[in-house]
Amino acid sequence: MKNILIVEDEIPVRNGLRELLTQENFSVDTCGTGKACLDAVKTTVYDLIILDIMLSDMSGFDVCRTMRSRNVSSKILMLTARSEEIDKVLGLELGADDYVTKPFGNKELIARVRALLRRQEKISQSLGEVSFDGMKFDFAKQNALRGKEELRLSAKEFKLLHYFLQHEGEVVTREQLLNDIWGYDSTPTTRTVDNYVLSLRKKIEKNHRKPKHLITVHTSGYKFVR
Amino acid sequence: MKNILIVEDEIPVRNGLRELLTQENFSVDTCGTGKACLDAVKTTVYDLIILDIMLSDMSGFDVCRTMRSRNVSSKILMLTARSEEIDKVLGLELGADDYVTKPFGNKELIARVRALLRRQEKISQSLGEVSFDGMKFDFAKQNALRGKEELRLSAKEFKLLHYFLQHEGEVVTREQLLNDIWGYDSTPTTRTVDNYVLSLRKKIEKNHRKPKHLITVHTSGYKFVR
DNA sequence: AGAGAGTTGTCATAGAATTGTCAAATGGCC
DNA sequence: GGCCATTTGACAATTCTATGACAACTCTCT
Repeated sequence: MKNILIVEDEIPVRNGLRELLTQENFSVDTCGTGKACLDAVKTTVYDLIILDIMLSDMSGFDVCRTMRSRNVSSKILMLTARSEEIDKVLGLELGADDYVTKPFGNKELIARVRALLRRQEKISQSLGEVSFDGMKFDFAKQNALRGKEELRLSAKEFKLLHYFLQHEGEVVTREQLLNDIWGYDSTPTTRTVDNYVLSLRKKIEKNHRKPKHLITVHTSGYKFVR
Repeated sequence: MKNILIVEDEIPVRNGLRELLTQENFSVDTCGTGKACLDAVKTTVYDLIILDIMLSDMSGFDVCRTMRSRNVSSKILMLTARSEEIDKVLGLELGADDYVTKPFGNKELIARVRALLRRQEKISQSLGEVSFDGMKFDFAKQNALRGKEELRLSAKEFKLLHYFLQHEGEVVTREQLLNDIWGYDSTPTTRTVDNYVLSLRKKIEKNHRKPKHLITVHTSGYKFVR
């Protein structure tokens, strides 16, 4: 499910947006000040941030610029009170991805939100990124994040996870894994696979004794589900 | 000078745009049909294409999609007659970079054109000066500062750091480094790279035994993060 | 439901591979 | 020669990988 942060200091607008987006099945957080927003992005990775330009404590422009300078890569959609053209553009200049002028129609807002999220998806797909359950894996760059924290996976763990992701939902046998990841001429014992599955679980599962993603299929092998 | 192509079948609008953009010192070509546009991009590389959605022979959407599928990488700005919200978004979906709804103000159009071209520029521009973690590196002048003190880096150390910066966040293999920095015909041992990384670490890391920037990725190579 | 066989989970540990580090060798250049 | 950047190799330190022993779990059959 996509994660959205709404930054807006007018309570009615904020609640309206929350309701609207929740109905559309997004996971929504809200806050009312620029400072709160900057704090929020420290601990959570949002797919999209809806940012009002007029905030009580600081301008949305500054919030946007600050986030970008801190390498926050979430998509940013600016909300502007209808104003001069220049304002709009400034928003895009400093790293925002799109804007909507108030008052806006719900349909337009939703359409833009979806468009941004879809673009996001496309970009990360083409780069070989995968995310699920609050984690993000980049196989090209070989790095992995749970929220903001780095997950350290070894080369083989990356390979294993990659293999599972390519065979999402399928049951994968130990033989398959040995052949495709370890290579045909290697002779690791059966236990090896299990051990790697174990260590992967310890890293990507919240409770590795009750795996939600790396499921064992008795007498057959393992199966990965998001 | 930046090169712009205007694709618009209404003559008055086309001429208006041409005049406006020429005044702003852009080099402007125009055409009136989708087909003409697709031909034009075969022979000329434009920095930006301004594309009307309503054309007499084919829809601007299709023109846009076709160009993207042929890997035309020019920025594309769509012009839409004020219509349903959905239309706007569709434009971005198929590879356009921005859009303006008619009737538009000249100031807004110019601002958006400049914004797009500047974004373009940023992407292709290489790094001259970089600073992070209280240090500043000037690769053109080949000098480096930590605060007020000079950091003395050798030529190869500069090259190495530069390479890492250009590949920020990615894992870089030793082979890559040997090829790209030492050159294909050189035969330095693997240890060479490690030694250079070591000496770079001693200069740019606060504690070179616990590197924060030049991270080793076991079995793969190194990775630079700010 | 319970026993037994087979399968999987888990841990500790040894061995292999990779990387960090130092100090000395090389070679150009003023 | 003296200086410096560069390269090399030896060795230590670290990390990854594989393995086996045993516990825990599933399944089947009675």
